[in-house]
Amino acid sequence: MPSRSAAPTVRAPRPSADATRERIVAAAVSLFSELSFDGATTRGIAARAGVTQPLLNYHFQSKETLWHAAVDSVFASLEATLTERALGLRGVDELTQAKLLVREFITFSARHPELHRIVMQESKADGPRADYMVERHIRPMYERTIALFSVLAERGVVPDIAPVHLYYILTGAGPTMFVLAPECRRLSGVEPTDDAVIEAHADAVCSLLFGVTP
Amino acid sequence: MPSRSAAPTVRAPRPSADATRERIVAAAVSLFSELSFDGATTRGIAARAGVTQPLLNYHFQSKETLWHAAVDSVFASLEATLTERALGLRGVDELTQAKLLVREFITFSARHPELHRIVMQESKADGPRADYMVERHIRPMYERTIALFSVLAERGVVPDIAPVHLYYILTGAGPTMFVLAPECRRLSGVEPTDDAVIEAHADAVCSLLFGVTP
DNA sequence: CGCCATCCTGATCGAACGAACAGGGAACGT
DNA sequence: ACGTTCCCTGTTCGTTCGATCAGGATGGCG
Repeated sequence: MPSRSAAPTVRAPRPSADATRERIVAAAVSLFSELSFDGATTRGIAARAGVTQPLLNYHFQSKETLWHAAVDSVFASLEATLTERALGLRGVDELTQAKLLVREFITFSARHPELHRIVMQESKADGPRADYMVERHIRPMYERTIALFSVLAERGVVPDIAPVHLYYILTGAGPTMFVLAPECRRLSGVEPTDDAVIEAHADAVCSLLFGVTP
Repeated sequence: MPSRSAAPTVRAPRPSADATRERIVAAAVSLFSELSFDGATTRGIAARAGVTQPLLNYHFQSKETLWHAAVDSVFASLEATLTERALGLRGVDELTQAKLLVREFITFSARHPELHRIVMQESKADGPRADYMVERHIRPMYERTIALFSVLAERGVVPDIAPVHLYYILTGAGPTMFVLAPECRRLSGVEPTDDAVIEAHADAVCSLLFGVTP
C-alpha cells in the first residue's frame, strides 16, 4: 500500500520546453540531412538550435533518440500533407487522384528535401536506424503507393510495369533534383527551389508516368 | 651545383604496393558508399582491406586523399563502360544509341551502386569534396547527357521536356532502386541484384523515356 | 655481399566526439 | 511565502577519431 508522500508529485511540463524541443528537432533535421548521422555532431545541432550541447541529452535520451524524433517529424509532415490532399480528392477518379498525389509528393520533396536526403543515407545499408525508418514510416507509404499503382495498372491508364519498379522510378525521378539541389545549381544554373522549376519537374514526371500533363 | 650524392636515388616502386593500394581503394569505395565520408573510419577501411591503419597514411596523404582515389576509381569504371559502349554504337541512329546507353547506365548502376551512393552523399551540400566530384567527374557526363537529349528532343523522339529535368529523372529513376537495395529487399522481397530485375527496371525506365521497349 | 630505398607495423599523439554530472535560477503547487 | 520540480548551463569523463613517429622486414641495385 503506497503512502501518499512516497509517490513523487508529477508536475505539468512548461510550454517553453516544447518550444526548445522543437527548435532542437528542426536543427537536427537540418544537420542530419546535410551531414548524415555520423557527420552531424550534437554540438553542431545545439549551436544551430541556439542552445547548449548538454540540453540535447536532457530532452532526448541519446543522439539516436534525437534522430528518431527528427525522422518522425519530417515523415509526419509528409504524411499530413498527403492525407490532407487525399481527403480533398475523395470521389475523384483514381487517375486524377494519382496525378495530383504525385504532384503533391514532388512539391513536398522540393520544399522539404531533408526527408529524402535522410532516407537515402539510411536505407542503403541495413541497421537499427534503417529498421526503424522503414518499418515505421516507409512501409505504410509504400503499401499505399503500390495499391494505387496496381489499380491504375489494371485499368490500363499506367504502363504495364510491376509496381515495385514504378515505386522506385517515382521516388527516384521525383525528388532527386531537389535532393541534389546544390549540384543542380552548379551544373545547370537552374534553381530547384523556384516554383516554376518545381512545377516543370512535376509536369515532366507526370507526363512520363501518365502520358499527358494534367 | 648539386653534387651527385646529394640527389636521392629514385628507385622503381614494387608491384606489391600497387596491389595493396588497389585493395585499400576497393575497401574505401565499399565503406565510403555504405557509411558516408564521416561514418567510414580509416581503421574500418584498413580492416576490410586486410592491412593496418597507418598504411593508409603511407599510401595516401590523408583520408580526404583516399576519398579522391576512391571516387576516381568508381567514376573511371563508369566512364570506361559508357565510352566502350558508345564506341560500339558509332553509325547507329541517335535514338537507338540513347536507348542502349541508358540501359548500360542502369545496368552499371545496379552492379556498382557505390557510385550513386557516394554521389548522393556528397552532392546534397556544397563543400570541397562536392567541388572535386562535380567538376572532375559529374559535369563531363552531364554535358554529354544533355547534348544527347537535346538532339533527341529536336527530332521529337523524346518528350518535350527541358534536358535538366530529363537528366535528374534519368539519374533518379535509374539507380535509386539499387542504391536503396536493402530497403527494396525488405519492402518488396525483390532482389535488386537479380539480372531479371535489373533488366525489368531498365525496360521500365526506357519505356517511360522513349515510349517503347527497345 | 652489403647498402638503401621501399613497404609495412606497433605504439602513441592531440583533437573531437557523445554522454554524464553537479549545480543554479525560474516557475509552479501548496 | 516556501519548497519542490522543471529547465538549462559549465565542466568533465572515457572513447574513438585521423595522423604521426620510430623501427622492423623485404627486395632490388651496385
